[in-house]
Amino acid sequence: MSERNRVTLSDVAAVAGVSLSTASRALNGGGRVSVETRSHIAEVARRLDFRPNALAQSFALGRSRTIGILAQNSRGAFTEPVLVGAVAHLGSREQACLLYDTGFAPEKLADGVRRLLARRVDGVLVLGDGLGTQLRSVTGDFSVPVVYAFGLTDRPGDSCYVPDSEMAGRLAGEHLLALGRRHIAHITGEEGDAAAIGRERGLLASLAEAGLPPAGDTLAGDWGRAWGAAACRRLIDSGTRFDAVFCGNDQIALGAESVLRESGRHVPDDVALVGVDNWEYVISGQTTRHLTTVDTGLSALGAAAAAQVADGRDAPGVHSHPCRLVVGATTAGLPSDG
Amino acid sequence: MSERNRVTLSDVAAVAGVSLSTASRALNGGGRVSVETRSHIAEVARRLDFRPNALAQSFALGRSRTIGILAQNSRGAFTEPVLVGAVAHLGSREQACLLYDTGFAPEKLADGVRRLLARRVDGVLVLGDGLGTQLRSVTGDFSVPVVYAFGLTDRPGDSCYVPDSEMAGRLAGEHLLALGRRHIAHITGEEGDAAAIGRERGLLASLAEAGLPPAGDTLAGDWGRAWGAAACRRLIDSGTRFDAVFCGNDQIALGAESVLRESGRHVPDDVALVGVDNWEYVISGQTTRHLTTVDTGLSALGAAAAAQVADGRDAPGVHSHPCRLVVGATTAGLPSDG
DNA sequence: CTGAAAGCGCTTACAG
DNA sequence: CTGAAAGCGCTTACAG
Repeated sequence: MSERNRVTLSDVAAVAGVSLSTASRALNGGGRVSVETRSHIAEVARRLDFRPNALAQSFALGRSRTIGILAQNSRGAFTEPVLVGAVAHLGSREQACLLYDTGFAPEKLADGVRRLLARRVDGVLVLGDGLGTQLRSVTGDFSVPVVYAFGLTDRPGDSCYVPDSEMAGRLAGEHLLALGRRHIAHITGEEGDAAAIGRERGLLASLAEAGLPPAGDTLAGDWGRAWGAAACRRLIDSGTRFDAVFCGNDQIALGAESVLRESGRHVPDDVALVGVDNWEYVISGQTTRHLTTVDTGLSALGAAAAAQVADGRDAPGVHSHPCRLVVGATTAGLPSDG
Repeated sequence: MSERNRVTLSDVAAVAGVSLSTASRALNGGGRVSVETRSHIAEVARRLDFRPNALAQSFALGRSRTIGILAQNSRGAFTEPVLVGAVAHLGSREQACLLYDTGFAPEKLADGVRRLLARRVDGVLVLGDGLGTQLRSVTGDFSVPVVYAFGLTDRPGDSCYVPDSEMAGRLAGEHLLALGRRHIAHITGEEGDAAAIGRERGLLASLAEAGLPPAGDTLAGDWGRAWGAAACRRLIDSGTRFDAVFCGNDQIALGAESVLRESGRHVPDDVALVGVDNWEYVISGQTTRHLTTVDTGLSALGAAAAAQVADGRDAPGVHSHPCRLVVGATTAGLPSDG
């Protein structure tokens, strides 16, 4: 296992008593090589602990075994899990990754493209920062596959992976309905935000299928805890009857919860709460969750996008990545009463 | 900027009317080349948009421009920011990274080492999962630099980067003291956990310097919200007088807060709260923070460790990475009364 | 099925 | 200061 173990293919060939080209073919599976020769060479390679020099291979093949990642903002709270999911998947496929962060500066994009080109990357993953900002397509700049994660581009036909916002709203709605809730209110984040709109659509669709109207109008504000509290107060003051609130994210849900508690309402008995993002971290040995939430699956989304760069099994186009309900104390313990 | 733009060093040399070796030397700064020749070649290279083939360079120099990352658990909640910090820093230094996740399986470590060796990585970053588990040193397996992040090894002299737990406790204590709190209680996570111990030591040190005892004994349990609530209830029931609680992490703090509220105590007027981890995500446009917390700086820690692999400016040994107080509503708005 | 040879594009002693 | 040449270790047509 020592670093000094620089056994070369020539060494293997010499020991096996064959030519360099035969050794190469035998080990790479390609070309015609007799079974005996092949197994003999393989045996010698094993015995000598031969490990092909990846640098030489890359050079000869023109493949870097590296994927370039072009990020708008790699340090964003939501970008991180996408990035980690991608890096981890690529690692499992023996692909390194080279990150270039343009930091929302469009003029840096061209430079990033040039750098990745110079590094002869085998593919490019463009990391957006959500549905809010449209990505500029760089597909045409490369002859290798380009995939976009957590963002949509200005070019139809690009491979894009984004969270399924509508599914998020639908999962929350169906869960609350299954628990017997009939008066479901909705507090969300910024007005006009694409994710917020999708989630609302999903929620309303699930309610419509149950033949129910929402409890009051959707309250839109921002994505912070303070807004969640303010909106919940407004909801209470309005006299609207509600036994559940679907919140645009976990922060809003926590803000709403504190107000519900202060107003003497019990969570979840009087009012059930569902958030989005699954921001509660789980530490080993911990089993109980506080907030019921929808996990948008960003890490898996990053992995899926990475798989597409590396293997390209999916058809091109926009892929809505599924999300998942995570049940916690803010809805649990209530059997469905139909 | 097209991919087809395969201008080679030979092209540059030919157009400039010099030999390949002179062109190489001129562009790489090394060797004796007359000023005119050098600038002429540089000019030609620029005009032709020459970009050296990184694969050929790597092969010739034996340097992969890739750092191997050996992670115990790359998907851990705390490992992620460390990983992202490292990947982002490496990217800015034109270093790709190749992740190998051993997933707590020690027998996979040797395989990971072999793979990184075969890829001829220029350095290795070993990513631990906190102070709880000791890392096995692999420094001896490589001739390139090996650095450990978020964990300590079994070999003295290894370069390790870990969060400064004692500083975390001290920052929390000093902040609460500066706000005039004099009866500071402490609820922490698992008994015997290294981070918990360090934080307690820091808290007690700051109290001792102010000539104050802690309010009651440290309550240790687990790292979950439910424990935070239970411990706070116990604290109240014990009749201990307290006007502040330093909590082992943010989950515990949130659990404690809910109990304080239910018991009619105002946060922060009656009881101020400080957590650890800075788990509250901040979304664009959001300014108010709820929880005062200590950010353990894991992302910067990852970057520092990466910088050490790439440049090696620090002395070897254990580096305690500083943390940072983040003030939120659970302590804010209270002027110091001495 | 097997081997001799060229080639991937750069760096770097070594002569001149 | 400059150039001819070898070498990095592998892959892959091309002959035999």
